[in-house]
Amino acid sequence: MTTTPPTTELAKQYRPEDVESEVAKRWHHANAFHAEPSPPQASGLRPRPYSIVIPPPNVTAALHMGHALNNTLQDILTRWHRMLGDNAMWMPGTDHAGIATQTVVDKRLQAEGQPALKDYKKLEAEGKPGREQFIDKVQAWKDEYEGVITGQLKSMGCSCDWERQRFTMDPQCAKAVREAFFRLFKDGLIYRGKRLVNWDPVTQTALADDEVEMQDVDGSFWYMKYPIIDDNGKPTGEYVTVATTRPETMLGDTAVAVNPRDTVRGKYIGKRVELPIVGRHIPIVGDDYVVIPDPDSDDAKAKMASGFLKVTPAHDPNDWEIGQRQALDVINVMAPDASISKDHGWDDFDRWLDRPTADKETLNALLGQSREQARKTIVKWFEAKGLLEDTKPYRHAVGHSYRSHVPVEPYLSDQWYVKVTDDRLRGAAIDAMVPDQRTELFEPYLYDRNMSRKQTAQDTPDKLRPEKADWHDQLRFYPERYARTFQQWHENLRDWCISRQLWWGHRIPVWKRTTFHKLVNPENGAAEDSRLNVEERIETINGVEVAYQRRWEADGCEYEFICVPHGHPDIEEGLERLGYEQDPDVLDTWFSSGLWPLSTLGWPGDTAELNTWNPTDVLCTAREIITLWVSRMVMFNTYLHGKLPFRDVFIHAMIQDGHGQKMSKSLGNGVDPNDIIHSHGADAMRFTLTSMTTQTQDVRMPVDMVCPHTQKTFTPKFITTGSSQSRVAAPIQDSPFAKGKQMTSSFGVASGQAKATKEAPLARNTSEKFDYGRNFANKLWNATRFALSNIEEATAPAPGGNDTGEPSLADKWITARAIEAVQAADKALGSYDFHNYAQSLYGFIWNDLCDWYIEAVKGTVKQNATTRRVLATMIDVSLRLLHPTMPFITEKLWDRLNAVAPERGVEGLTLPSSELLVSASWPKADPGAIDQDAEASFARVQDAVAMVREVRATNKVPPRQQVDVSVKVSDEVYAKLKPNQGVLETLANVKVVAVGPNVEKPADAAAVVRPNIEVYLHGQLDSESEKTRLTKRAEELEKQIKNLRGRLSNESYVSKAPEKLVNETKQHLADAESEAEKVAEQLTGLG
RNA sequence: GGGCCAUUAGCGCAGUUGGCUAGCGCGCCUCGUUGACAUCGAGGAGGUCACUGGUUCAAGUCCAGUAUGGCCCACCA
Repeated sequence: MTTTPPTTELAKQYRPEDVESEVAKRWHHANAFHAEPSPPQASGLRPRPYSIVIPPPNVTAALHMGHALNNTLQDILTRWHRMLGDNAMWMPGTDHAGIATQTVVDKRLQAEGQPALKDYKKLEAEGKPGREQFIDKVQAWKDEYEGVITGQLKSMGCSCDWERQRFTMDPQCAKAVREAFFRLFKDGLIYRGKRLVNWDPVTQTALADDEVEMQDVDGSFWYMKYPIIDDNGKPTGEYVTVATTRPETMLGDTAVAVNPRDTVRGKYIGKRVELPIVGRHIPIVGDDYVVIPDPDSDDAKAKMASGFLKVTPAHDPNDWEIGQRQALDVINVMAPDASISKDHGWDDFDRWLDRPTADKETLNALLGQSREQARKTIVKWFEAKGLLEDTKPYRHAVGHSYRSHVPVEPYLSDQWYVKVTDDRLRGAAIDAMVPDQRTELFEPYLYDRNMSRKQTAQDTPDKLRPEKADWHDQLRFYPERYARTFQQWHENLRDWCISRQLWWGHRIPVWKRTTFHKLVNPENGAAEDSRLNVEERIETINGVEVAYQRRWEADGCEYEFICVPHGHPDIEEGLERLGYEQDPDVLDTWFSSGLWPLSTLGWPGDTAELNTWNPTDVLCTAREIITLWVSRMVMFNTYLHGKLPFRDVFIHAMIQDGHGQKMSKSLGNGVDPNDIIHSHGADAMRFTLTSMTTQTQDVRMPVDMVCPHTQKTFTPKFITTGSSQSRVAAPIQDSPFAKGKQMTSSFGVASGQAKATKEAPLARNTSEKFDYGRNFANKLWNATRFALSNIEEATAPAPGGNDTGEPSLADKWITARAIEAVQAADKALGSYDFHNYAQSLYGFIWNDLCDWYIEAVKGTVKQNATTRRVLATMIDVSLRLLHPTMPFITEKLWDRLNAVAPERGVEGLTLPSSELLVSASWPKADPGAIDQDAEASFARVQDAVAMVREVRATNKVPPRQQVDVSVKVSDEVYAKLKPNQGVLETLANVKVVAVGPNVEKPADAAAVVRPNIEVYLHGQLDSESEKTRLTKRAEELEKQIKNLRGRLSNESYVSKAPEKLVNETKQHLADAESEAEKVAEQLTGLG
């Protein structure tokens, strides 16, 4: 068997497609990404655990570049810590993403003309298993995309522990959800409440807050007069004027509110008004939510306000809260389709019809009218009666359904809530923050929105700012500005509505029974205050503890709720036989993802995984998710497990397209990482993304397309789409290269506007941004190829050669640079400074190693064993340092390096051998081994080389033509330069014919000068270019000298600036003056 | 409405606690292919650091404000 030389085995250019799958296979066979929990504490040699849980991508669609960035960074950290010897584990998985996935699947079914959600709902209503059938469809979608996502992550080289992959709805996560719900329910932290939800009247479903799109609309402010009445209900002739953008809701008004601090209008508090059209008598109440009018204010509301606020608790979230504070009636005047109706809670419809302003005819006409019609009817009525004081145009934001695009109607319904405002949850989250990132409350108030009153900070003195002895187990944000976002979110938190009227999700584990059990006040027929009739207790059924809640609601019904813990189907069946039904709703997606660091590690079991890897070390995510997800994980993990879910939160930039728009699945402007891997390779993509990761909050990535017919790249045609005027690639593009041929853009496919066909195939995306990483990968590839071939072709030392067994200046210099590169990488990675990690390695490898060291040793390395060892060591260090960000190419080259140069390592760099790079140890560098003299001396050589090159370039000396030079140097510099004459000769392609302090300049020589050195290039005198060059230099020096002298003549500078700095300035001045002198000399010599 | 970010060369971006002549990549100009790499090498041009004030011996950097662009959050008087 013959061994093939690696130089022929390695292609001249790096071809990722030849390497990536092969390397991935080797990792797989070595099971390199798998970790086992660390053994119990007893062993002193227990490796430090390190863990990251992936922010589980939604199974709605394939990953885009934002995910590629997110996961590249996590992989860098995981691979780095694995190499550091930590017991590193990266937990992969996906999120079921309730409404998003359900909606996507429904859309797809509709588009394909298959039975969709609506049809399955119909089946369900007929008592047939529609729900199950629909969930099967979603499940199939999930399986497909989970596979796509997993494939994408693997193509990127993500070193996740794939054996542990989880899904937020798999049995293990389901168990955690049941347990968490049960514990929170039992502890009174989950309750059922009537609240306003975002109601979509067209699709007739509740929407999550993030499914509501805010759109600015041109509306009006209507100023409507309500008559004041006296104690006998007689109009006093006075009026109050309420201002509203939604006149139609006045039918449900149950109060008018005034700010008690309002000196002008406060006196009306306690009086009553008669609601026009309806005739209802309603109170004027005091509430400091009301804005006091101020025509001079910059605040639009203060400018427009009348000081009287109509309060409609059933149709406005603010009014609902005022209603809660003031114990007002709640009157819902709309049907689920948002038409006016008296059948959904408008119980007093007939009661006030004998009042003077009541208008039965209009009222009856209003019934059945849409919101919009009713608005017109009512405005017209007020106008006709002279009760419309004014109308002003007003532009404001209105929530619209992202599905039907109609305005969302706040609608009263029963929902489950987590009492996150409780100190056990919110308080714990704020407590978890590391004190130096926590700010004092800017306002002396903590606005507790659920309690609906302002509490002074003194009411809750110690809960917000406890003294903690141990700061190490606290939450720290990188960059730290996001700590503020986190804190402010919690300070303004409202209870979290966790029930969703969906089918795709974790079913709420509560069985309920409703009994008609009217508790009414016999005096006025009103329901008893339900808040007085709540009962909570633990009951035992068949030896199992279940949580029981019973409450009487205003509708006169008794509600019983029983929450059953996980694993007792017998009890569930028993309850169903007793007439209990499981709540049909499912949990908000974030409920299960909030448990992610727990559920994936086996909680609620007491598992070794949990004990080893929770808390995880860092959560790596984009800032949009701080509130939705980070907060909930902190609250759940601390409450349920007594620990933080993670210690660090690293927030990285969001990737925007070339137009500054966020890459998102819904907009369809995302770029598939596989496209970039196809055009540039996984490592190039990863390295570029790494170097793009600065502290900034957005990065732009202009996207090009690859013509599928010609494989050529071009900038696509863009179109404007949607209400937000987004710029996206046109769904169908003409090929600019192949006449008459067309292609489909990824936007076309993602948005459903086009379909890839044989005639118009899907075009991949690419971006020239990634050329950066591709070129760098190629550079590394070739540097290694060169090093290996030289090592392989080693020859015996030349007689009288330079292999003294001692490292040369260049060897010592590159070793120093390598040690510094290790230090820089450690520092950067330790502070999540990915840009500098990439940048310093790029500089070390390209500039130091390739441009200088390899060029310097090129001619001698084959005969010099010492240099060969240094060179092999440099490749070794480079591959190790680069491996976290460029795992494929480094692993491939590592294999060749091991084969060709198994002996590596120099003083100051500890590099234990390893078969696979993925499990090799991170380089250990001893800064004490840095030879600073060597660094300084080599810098002089570099300077001299640069000088010669400059003259050669300006005089147009061909690179191949060797030039004789003589060098005039001081004794001091001479001593250092002399042994390295060869390096100078190699790098500048010159022959040094004379060197020393007394060298004379030949008449035909061009001269370059520095303070301590002059180089004469024989036969290169071109008076013209020489004059130009020297004159330019003289001008530069003059400017510099003037600047430095000015600084030194400034007395306060000399006296106040640090002495070191002043001395440096003096040295610079001396150098500049000396050089200027020499330059002047040369110019004089030229005549 | 609240919060945050950006503004540095034609383009995309660095610039750490204030301190030498403000850097990097792409692009541009000149030169260069007989063995690491043209996905390359050598050299070069190109910036009054958005604007206005302030603090300081010293400001791209700190403070205040202005302008422009962008992001996140927010309950529709």
